[in-house]
Amino acid sequence: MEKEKYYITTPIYYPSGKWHIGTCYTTIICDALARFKRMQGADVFYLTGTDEHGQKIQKVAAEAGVPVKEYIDKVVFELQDLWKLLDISYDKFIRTTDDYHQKAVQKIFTKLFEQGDIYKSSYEGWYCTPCESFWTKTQLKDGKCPDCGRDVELTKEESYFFKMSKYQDKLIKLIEDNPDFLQPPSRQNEMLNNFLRPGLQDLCVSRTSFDWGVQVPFDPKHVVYVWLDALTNYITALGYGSDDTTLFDKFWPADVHMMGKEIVRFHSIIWPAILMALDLPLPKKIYGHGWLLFGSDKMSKSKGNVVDPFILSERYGVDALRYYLLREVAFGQDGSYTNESFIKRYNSDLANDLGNLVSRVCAMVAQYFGGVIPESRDPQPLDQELVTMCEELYPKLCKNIDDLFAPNALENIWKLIQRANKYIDECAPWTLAKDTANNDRLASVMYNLCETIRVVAVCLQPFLTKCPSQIFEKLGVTNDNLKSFDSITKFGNLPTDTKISKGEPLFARCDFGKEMAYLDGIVEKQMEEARKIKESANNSNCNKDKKMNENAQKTDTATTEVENAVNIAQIGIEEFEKIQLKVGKIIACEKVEKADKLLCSKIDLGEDAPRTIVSGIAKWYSPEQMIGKSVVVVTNLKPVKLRGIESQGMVLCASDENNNLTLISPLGDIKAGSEVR
RNA sequence: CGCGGAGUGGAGCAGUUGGCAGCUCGUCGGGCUCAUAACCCGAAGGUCGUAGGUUCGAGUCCUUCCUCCGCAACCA
Repeated sequence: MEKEKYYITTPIYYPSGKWHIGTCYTTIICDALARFKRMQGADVFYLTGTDEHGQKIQKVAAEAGVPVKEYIDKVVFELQDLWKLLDISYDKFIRTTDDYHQKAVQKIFTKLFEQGDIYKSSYEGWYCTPCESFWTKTQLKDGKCPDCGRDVELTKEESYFFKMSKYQDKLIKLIEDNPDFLQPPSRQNEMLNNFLRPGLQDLCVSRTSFDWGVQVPFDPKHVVYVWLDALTNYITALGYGSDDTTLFDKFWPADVHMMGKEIVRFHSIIWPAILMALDLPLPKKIYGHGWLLFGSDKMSKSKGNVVDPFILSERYGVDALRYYLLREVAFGQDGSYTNESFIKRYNSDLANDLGNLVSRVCAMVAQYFGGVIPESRDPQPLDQELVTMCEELYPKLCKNIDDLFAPNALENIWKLIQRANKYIDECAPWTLAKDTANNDRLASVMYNLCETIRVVAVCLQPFLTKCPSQIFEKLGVTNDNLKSFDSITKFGNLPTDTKISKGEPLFARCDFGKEMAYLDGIVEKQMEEARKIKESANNSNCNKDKKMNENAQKTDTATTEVENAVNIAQIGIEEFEKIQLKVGKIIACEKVEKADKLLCSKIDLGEDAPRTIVSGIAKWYSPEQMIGKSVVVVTNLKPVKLRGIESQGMVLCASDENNNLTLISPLGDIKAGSEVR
């Protein structure tokens, strides 16, 4: 009999910093799906891993003063520890620095080159020497490097290109004709309208500006750029391009590539194009889930509002964290994490509903039957609803999992738990126990409850990893057959005469106020630390760090973000004197068209004519509020064009870590043009 | 008119093919005492963002407008 196969992947994560709860989200979902499919008897291959190449990693390691591999190893081992802690049941962990992967990438590159899908050309761009970066014309800011603001040179770099354009029509057809391919559906239009229909550019797939990557075999000064290196992990992990392709033959194409929405583009456009070029089948489904927000804010290391999975799982247990992520977040869209909802979920669902159900049933079996599960001797019509719910649970879960929607699966399990609690009230075993004549009926009630709890435990196994086995232990279930989905299609497989053990509560209820104070305290502390780091960060290094840190959640395949806070250097008074500051009076102000953030002011600086200055403060000040205010202006800043308007200076403002912003103004009356020193 | 998402009882969300508006938490009232101050029942609370249209019937389909959130542009 041929077993169904199921190949599921997470993205490979980029080891540039600390791991947080967002990283866990995709991985836990995939884990639940993988476990469910395994229990269904499918032959499952669950892949995760890390994307370890690229200039950024090389740079971060250099800044830390550590050899690149050593730096990466540390971060990657941390991640593997995290997966161990969270009981992630991956079948393979691929690292793009693995030997077999690198070799396979070289083979793929060579093959595509030989068949003409990759060609050598030159990449004309503007090169910023200090940043060692190329920029396209549109990326430049006023003709300067968008990272550091310095001058750039028009340079030609030779590069290899992948003929993406060739596949454009096929890709459009793929998404239009296969609504299942890219999920949820909202992502389809996004891809079609933003990228596919406007036209695809050929993709630059090699670099010469750094060397931490897979070497192009026939042209050693090039390294393979991220796309071909990272995306191909999904096939090289199965042995594609190696001598042994057994796994590849068996498992490819993938059943699901799971990922955050920010990298859907790479997976739904570039990856299929590469596969088409390799003449390989395409993955069956690409699912771009939403992000986990902190309240309504993006989680961001620079704000310090990231949630540490180690802390949560240590204090409340792995099951609590897994449960929360799988249940609380509506999968396709952005979801929000709050300490409040975490504790509430824990208390009401895990402690009150499930934990307490198990406790009370165990206690009654102990009290009425000496701790031995009795035989059902007097079934009654009242039992039927509970029995039916037990028997119908598994088919419902199958549907939920096919929809890739874990929250509904857990909801269905909890409906049964709630029904069981209600059943206790309906039957009132404590009343039955008052008269020995009711003993047979009492036995039935207790048996039904125990069996229901077993059904719950069986169904929970893909989602939670600790508590199902604790429940089995309490019920004295040792036979693995009684832990399978097969054993719950029919009610009543739990053996009788087994001794149960009460043991510890599954989930101890916690003090809401106390725990809130604890968790909020941690967030407070993190934010405070983030603030300090930010204060000491080098602001003159323009807004590079800001942009990067804001993407704490974007740690996945084919992204290029990195952390690097640089300490601010001290300067002498002579440096400071190069900056000329003057008091200016705003005499006119209006919004800049087609720009949300910009105000354009005319400022009297005691000069012949007022200056025109553009400032990014429209979110905090209306033009009317600006007029008449005295402000501090940097007057010897080189003019630049912003949205087509030449700005001849800069209005000083103070801003805090939340980007709240306020103008700096002299306390007393002083005439326009007065120098600030 | 740059691209996209969202607006449903106090909060967070479901509502797949149009057919009496639901769930969880919270609030209020009641019940029970096996259990982790847990559990069970009941109640209050919504003109489903706005205005129009299609229809016997619209939260659901079409159009107008408003608000919020991402991305893009933009922060000298």
